[in-house]
Amino acid sequence: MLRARFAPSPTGYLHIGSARTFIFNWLYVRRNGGTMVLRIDDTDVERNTQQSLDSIFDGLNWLGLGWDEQHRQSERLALHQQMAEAVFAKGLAYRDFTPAAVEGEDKGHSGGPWLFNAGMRELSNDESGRRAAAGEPFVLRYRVPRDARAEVKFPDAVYGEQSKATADIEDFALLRSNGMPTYHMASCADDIDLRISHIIRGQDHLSNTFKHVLLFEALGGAPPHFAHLPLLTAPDGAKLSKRKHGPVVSVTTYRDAGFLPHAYVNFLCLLGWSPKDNRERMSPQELIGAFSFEGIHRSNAVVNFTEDDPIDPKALWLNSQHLRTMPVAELAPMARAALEAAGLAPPTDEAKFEHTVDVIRSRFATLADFAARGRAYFAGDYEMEAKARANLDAPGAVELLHELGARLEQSAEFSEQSVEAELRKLAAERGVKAGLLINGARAALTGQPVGPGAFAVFACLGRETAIGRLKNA
RNA sequence: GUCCCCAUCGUCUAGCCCGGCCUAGGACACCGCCCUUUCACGGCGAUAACAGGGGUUCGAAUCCCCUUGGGGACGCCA
Repeated sequence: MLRARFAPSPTGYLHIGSARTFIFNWLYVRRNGGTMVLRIDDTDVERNTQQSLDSIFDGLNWLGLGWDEQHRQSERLALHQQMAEAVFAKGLAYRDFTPAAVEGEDKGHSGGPWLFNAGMRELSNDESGRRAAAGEPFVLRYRVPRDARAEVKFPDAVYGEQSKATADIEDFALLRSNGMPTYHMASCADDIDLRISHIIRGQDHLSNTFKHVLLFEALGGAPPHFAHLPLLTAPDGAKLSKRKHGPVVSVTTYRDAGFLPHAYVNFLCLLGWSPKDNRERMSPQELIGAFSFEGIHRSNAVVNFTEDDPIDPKALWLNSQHLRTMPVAELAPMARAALEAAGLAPPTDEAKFEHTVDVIRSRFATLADFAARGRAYFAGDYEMEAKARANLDAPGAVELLHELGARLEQSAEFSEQSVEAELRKLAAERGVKAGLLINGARAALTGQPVGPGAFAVFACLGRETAIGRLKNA
């Protein structure tokens, strides 16, 4: 039974790399028929915040992919402690009574790597027990075998066979001096208990995995399958971090910029993974169909943002591709929500609204564009851009537009075709180019020098509004 | 410092495992042209990369080694 998990810790907003890890887990599970487990890794009570938890759910819900099971580590502490005890009982862990390091102070191992605190590993059972009984605080550490040339190995679905000498693995902590499990302990205990079969996570955990393999074996189980993902980095090459790079790494940045969730998912998938057939715009279904570990890269991928623009240009392009090709019926509700959020009142007539959305979406890149560049289609007030004004200032333009308005008012019909016929007829009569009227009409109707075909604009706005705006030109 | 991982256009990538079809393909961005009532879409085109050095081989982007560069881990954070 395939079971994968996504295990964020609520210490900040959901960041783009975490979102991608979630997506790859989800894709693998959906592709191969398994269970997607969401596990909140909240064993660090000091740093967890409700706000962060909310923002992670916000982000995850916005992606719209869903999951099958949900757990919280803080509700499973007894299990973690019990498993830590089991490791201790087997003699594979020991108590370390060294006081916790003070902030900003190193462990006194300048130069070489820290492996364990001298003396503590060799403490006799008697002394260890006595000091513990006396109430002296200690951290429980895994006793990594120090025998010469022992190796820990595991296969990684992305990076291949991995191995590391135990001599290079430090005695990592299982329980803190306050009795709380560490990440390593809680994570492995839960992976076993929740019967996780595949661990798909960032490459920053690759070297932790050796410790985890040791723990899985100590706990008596075969380790799950591992697949590590290349990291997402900033243009300067450094791992994306909330602290260093700020909100640009939050998925909410993209949501708030008006991205379509599926387009964002699509973009993230293309960072460090490829379907290998040159496809770029892909729906979630297509992604599921194409996903495999073989398509995952081993090198890190740069998210191409700058201080001026937090959005990767390719993400924007992908979003525009989705925006103009997705079914209008799916897009319309999102556009409506975006408009309402901006304080506009889109038409209640769904068919009319969908038609307008369909007409204007081909020039837009994000949902935010509907309320900004599309304002004239949904609001009475809109700005007259300088270049649009120039079109109106063309000799004779305004007078012709007024005349066109008057004629349209007389006409029984009002459609793209009838408006076009009327406009061209007027232009021919007066011996002017139709473009003068066409561009003028667009300017009068939308305040913009650019946009959809002018006749389509007439139809979108409707008879009354369109004629009114011509007369006011 | 120790250990682990990585290395193709500015960015995302195909090709690498199983050497020849690679005068290295696609996409974004940028520039030019076409289409066009505008803009966008679309089409066409231009610029742009195998980190360096050694091997192995008739032949290396592809295999091996070294160097360099980058990243990650080394916490009573996750």
